[in-house]
Amino acid sequence: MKRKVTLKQIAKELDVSISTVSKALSNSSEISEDTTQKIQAFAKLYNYRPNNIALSLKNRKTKTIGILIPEIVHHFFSTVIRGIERVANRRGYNVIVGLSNESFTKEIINMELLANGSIDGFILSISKETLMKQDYHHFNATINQGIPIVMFDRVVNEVDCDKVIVDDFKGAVKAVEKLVHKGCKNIALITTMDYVSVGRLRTQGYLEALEENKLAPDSNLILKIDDSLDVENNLDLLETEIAQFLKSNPDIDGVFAVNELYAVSAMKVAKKIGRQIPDDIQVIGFTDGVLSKHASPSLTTVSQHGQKMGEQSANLLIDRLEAEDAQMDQYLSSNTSKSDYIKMVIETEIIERESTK
Amino acid sequence: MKRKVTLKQIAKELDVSISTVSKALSNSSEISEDTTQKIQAFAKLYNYRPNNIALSLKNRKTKTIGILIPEIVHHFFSTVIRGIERVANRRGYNVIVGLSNESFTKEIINMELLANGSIDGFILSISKETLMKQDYHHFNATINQGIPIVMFDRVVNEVDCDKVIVDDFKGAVKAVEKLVHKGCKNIALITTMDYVSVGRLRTQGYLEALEENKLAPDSNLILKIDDSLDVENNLDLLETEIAQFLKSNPDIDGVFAVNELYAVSAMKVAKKIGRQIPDDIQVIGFTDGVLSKHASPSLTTVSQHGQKMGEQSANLLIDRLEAEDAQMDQYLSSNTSKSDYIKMVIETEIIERESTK
DNA sequence: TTGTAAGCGTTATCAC
DNA sequence: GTGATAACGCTTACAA
Repeated sequence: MKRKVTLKQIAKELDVSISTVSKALSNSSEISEDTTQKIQAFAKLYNYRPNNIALSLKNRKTKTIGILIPEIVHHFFSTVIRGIERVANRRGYNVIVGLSNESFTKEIINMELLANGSIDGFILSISKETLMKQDYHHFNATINQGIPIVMFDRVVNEVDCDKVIVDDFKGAVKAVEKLVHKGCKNIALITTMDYVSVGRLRTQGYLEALEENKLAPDSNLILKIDDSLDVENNLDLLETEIAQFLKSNPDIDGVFAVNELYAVSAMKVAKKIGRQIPDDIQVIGFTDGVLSKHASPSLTTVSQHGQKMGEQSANLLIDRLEAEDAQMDQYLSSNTSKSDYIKMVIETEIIERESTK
Repeated sequence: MKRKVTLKQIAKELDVSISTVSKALSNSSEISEDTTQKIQAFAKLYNYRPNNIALSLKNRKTKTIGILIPEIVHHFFSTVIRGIERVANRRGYNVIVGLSNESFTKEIINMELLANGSIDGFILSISKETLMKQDYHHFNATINQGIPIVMFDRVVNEVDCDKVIVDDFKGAVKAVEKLVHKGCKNIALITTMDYVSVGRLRTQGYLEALEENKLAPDSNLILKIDDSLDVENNLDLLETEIAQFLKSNPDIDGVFAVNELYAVSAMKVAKKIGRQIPDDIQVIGFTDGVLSKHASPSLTTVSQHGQKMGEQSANLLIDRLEAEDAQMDQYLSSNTSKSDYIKMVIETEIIERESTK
């Protein structure tokens, strides 16, 4: 077992100083052709690679991005990670992943852990519990420490930072309008509780679209799922709720659901109680994941472009990190151009499949 | 913007030495009650947290695990990550994720990058390209550097390390036997090309089960999907292949597929060409993911227990890391008990749903 | 052209 | 009880 070789060892072996080795390896013109060659050959032979940790300590930057998400077993979030990882890698960064598991406490713990030198910046999506508590001090504290944050999807006005979101409102409007144009008269909404901002926005979009099309909103046609009871993992419960909802509203001919699970479940339940899709009921979901593609009938959805969100988030963060560097160099961190944060909106688009006519 | 406070700053502020601060914060009995109190109060006030990077450098261990997987947008892999993250966190470790994207080169690059001090050990699943090339030098090199590896799911005999696998062979046998007992006479297999070990093992299990039940294997009933052409992302292609397969074998009354995508696609295609599930054809898939649960009819599967695999892998790795520490302490790394590597087999189980009678 | 030394933030050893 | 010093691995300004 041969441990990793260090500059020190090379220096000793070749009987030169550590700094000579360091310089030679970075092709410094200070060092003679001869010694440079000798050192580089030796380094290559022993497969020398600088130690990242030492570099991080020295440079006071780690070249790694902390991703903090509520849940990884979720098509949307893993798509985002993939996007982040792609541009991060391309731009010379690594990613370290923390999961909040939708818990406020775990979000904080993870954040503090990573903020203590492990990462240069965060890309995150807020946990449900945090949204419910509306306690965002940890984000602001982190930013105050000089660690930039980019929030995506589940964002919040109370924190001043770059944000990448999908136009939930407009996406919902588009979806409902699509249903209207396809002839639906009684369009139901299946959504989450209001504290999830994306759920709230999509609900608003739904209402807006109804109004614009002169359809009266009917609170009976809105089903709010309380998933604080982990209903997402309890299919029976979810399906029972939806079944009840559909049965007590037999005139529903269109369903807009704020995520694909609700949409797919609605289709399943509808079929079970004898309603044909898309003939009797047309369905559109939000978020384009595996389920939508493979459901039968396959589901028409508002695509959320997770990967794109990830890519944009990463670019935003890295741009900011590297801008900081540049500033440092120029003015020793003079306070030029602070807090002009960017809110980037990713356009949604409707992917038509078999669940609409 | 207040930067993170360091020992040095506290020392200066309180007019004591750095080492006094360090000791006081770790409740050393060397330091007087008084100063300890004063220092701890100050540290708390300024929210002092030791810098992880500095600790890593000093301790020559990072307390982080590198995860290297082929793809993150995959229910199975994200389940594994969740499992790893859970025990890692509980045991005081972080995880850093690298994606090989099924590419040999990216696997190597990622590995070298992380191996240079960023992580204490790896948990990984081999990329398809690597399996095809059968070039495993980078794994062995890493292990030789003293960085332990735990492989899961896609493992290989050529590398000596801890492994966590599912009993693919037995799982497949169970699945096919289930079909036999449910009355199937002509059981088809939809599998991958042979270089993917799990595909190969599941295929062997299929053959074994047929033989044990005195059913003659028929090469016409085996469909090998070549997904090197990214067929997984090209649904049409996949479905066309399966459709052709089912049509030219009208006597098929059972299908065993080595993953859930193939299984769900088979169901979809079967329904399209007018065959009822499970009445005409019964289907069982391998890997229990979202698709299986939400497909209609929902899919009977051989569960792969991704989360459990992740948990076991993490425990195995951390156990080894901490055993190393203990050894170091005792004998300064004497060569006691080398290479007694563990191969842990996770039992599969069949989850019966609607696609079987 | 090469080497010395300081510093990144810690902890541990040893001296006072 | 407190502090100086070295070390982890590296870079870089400054000496030689």
